[in-house]
Amino acid sequence: MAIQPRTKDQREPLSRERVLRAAIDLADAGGIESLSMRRLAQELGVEAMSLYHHVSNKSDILSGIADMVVEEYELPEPSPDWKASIRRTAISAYRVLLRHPWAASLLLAGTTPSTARLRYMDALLGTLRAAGFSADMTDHAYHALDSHIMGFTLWVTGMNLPSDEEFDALATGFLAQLPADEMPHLVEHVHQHLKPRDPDDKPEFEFGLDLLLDGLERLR
Amino acid sequence: MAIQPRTKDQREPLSRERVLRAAIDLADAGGIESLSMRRLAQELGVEAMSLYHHVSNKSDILSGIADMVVEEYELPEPSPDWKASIRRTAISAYRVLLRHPWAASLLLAGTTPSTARLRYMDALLGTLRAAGFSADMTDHAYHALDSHIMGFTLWVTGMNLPSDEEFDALATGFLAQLPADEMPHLVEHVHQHLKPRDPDDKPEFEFGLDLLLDGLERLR
DNA sequence: ACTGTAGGCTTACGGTGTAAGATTGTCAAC
DNA sequence: GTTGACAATCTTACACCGTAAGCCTACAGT
Repeated sequence: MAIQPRTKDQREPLSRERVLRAAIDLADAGGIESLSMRRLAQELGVEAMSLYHHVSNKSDILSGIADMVVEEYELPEPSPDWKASIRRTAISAYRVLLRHPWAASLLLAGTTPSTARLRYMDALLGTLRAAGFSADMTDHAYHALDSHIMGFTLWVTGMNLPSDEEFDALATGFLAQLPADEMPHLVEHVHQHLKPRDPDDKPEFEFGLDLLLDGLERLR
Repeated sequence: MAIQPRTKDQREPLSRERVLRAAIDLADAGGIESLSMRRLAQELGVEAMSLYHHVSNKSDILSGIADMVVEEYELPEPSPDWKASIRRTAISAYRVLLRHPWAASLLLAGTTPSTARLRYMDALLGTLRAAGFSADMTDHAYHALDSHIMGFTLWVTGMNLPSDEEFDALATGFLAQLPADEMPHLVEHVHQHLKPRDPDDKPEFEFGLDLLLDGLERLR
C-alpha cells in the first residue's frame, strides 16, 4: 500500500493533540457513535493501530476530549457578586456543552474526573464558600447547580434538535399522533414549544438556574 | 447442539415480555454494556437471532426496557397540595432510576418517548396547571424539575458508587492524590462526603428539589 | 557506521448487531 | 392420517468494532 516511501516532512506527524482534535471534529460532525478508531485513523490518513502510539486506548480518547471541552468553560472570577459570577459560569458551561452535544453524557460516564474538571469544581465551590455559605450548604448548592446544568443539557441534546424548521415539522407531526384527549396538558406543552419565542424572554435554561440561585440566596 | 428434540412444554416459549424482562435483569446485574443480543439470548437458553421474532432490533429492546422503568414511577394524584404531590413523584422517579442505573441515560438518549413517559409528562404538567401555574410557567417548571431529577440521578449513578466502605476507600485514595493546596475547596467537598451523614438530614436529592419547589411556589 | 528506538503498518482474534435462508414444531383443513 | 401452512427457532455469513502482537523502516545518538 505504501507506494512511495514517505519521509517525515511529507505529512504532519501524529500527536496526542492532533488525535484528540480530530476526535472532537469527528464527534461534532457525526455524533459520538461515529467516533471509531478506524474512522478516526482514516480521518488522519493513518491506520488505526498507529493511534495507539499517542493514546493508550479509546477510553483515553474519550476522557481526553471530554477534558478539552471542560477547558472551554469560563471559570468564575473572584467577585463580590457571587450570583452573577456563578450565573455566568453556568451559562458558559451550558453553551459549551451544546456546542459539543456528545460531551455531557461523557462527563457523566463515571470516569475519574480530569484536572480541568477538578479545577472547575474547585472554582465553583470556592465561589460559594466565599459568598458565605457553610460547608454543608456549599456542598448541596454545588450538586443542585451541576445537576441542573447537566440535566438540562442532556434534555436538550437528547432530542437531537435539528434546525428550527425541522423542529417545528417534527413537533407538529408528533402532535398529530398524540391522543389529544388523553393527554391534554402534554398537547399544550408542545404548543408552548411551537410558539415563537419572544427574544426578550429569559432562555429556558436560565429559568431553572435562577430558581436555584434565588433559593440559595435566601438560604445563605 | 439440540440433542433432544425440544417440545413446546419443555421450555417456556419466548415472548416480547420475557425478552424485555431478561434484558432488564441482565442490565441490572452487569450494567447496560453487558446487554448484548447474544448474551441475552444465552440467558434465555436460545440463539441470538431468535430474539428478532419478538423484538424488532436492539434499540427496540432498549426503548422497551426504558419504558418498563418509567412504568414504575409513582404518578402524582390529584391533590390540593401540589407541592407534596410533585415532591412524591419526583422522589419516586429518582428512586426508580437508582434501582436501574442504566435507565436515566437511556431515557435521555433521544428516542421518541414511550407512552408511559408521555403519561408521566402529562400527569406532571397537569398537576402544575391545576396548581394555578400559567402555561408558560408550567412549561418552565416542568423542565427545571425534570432536569434536576435526571441530572442528579446521572450524577449519582455516573460515579458508579459501590458499597459505602468502598466509597470511603475510593474517596480517601482520591483525596490523597489531590493537590490539596491547589484546590482546597474540592478537598473540603470530598471530606464533606466522607462525613457520616446524620440520618435526620434531608437527602441531597431533596435539597435541590425543594429549592426548585419553593422557588416555584413563590412565583405561582 | 552501528544500533536503538519511535512511529508507522499488517495481521489476527474475539466481540458486536443483524440480513438471509434452512430447519423444525405445531396445528388446521381435508 | 396426511398434507400444507405458518410461526418460531437455528445456522451461516457479513461488516463493523477495539486492540494484542509483531514487523518494518527512517531517523537520532553514539
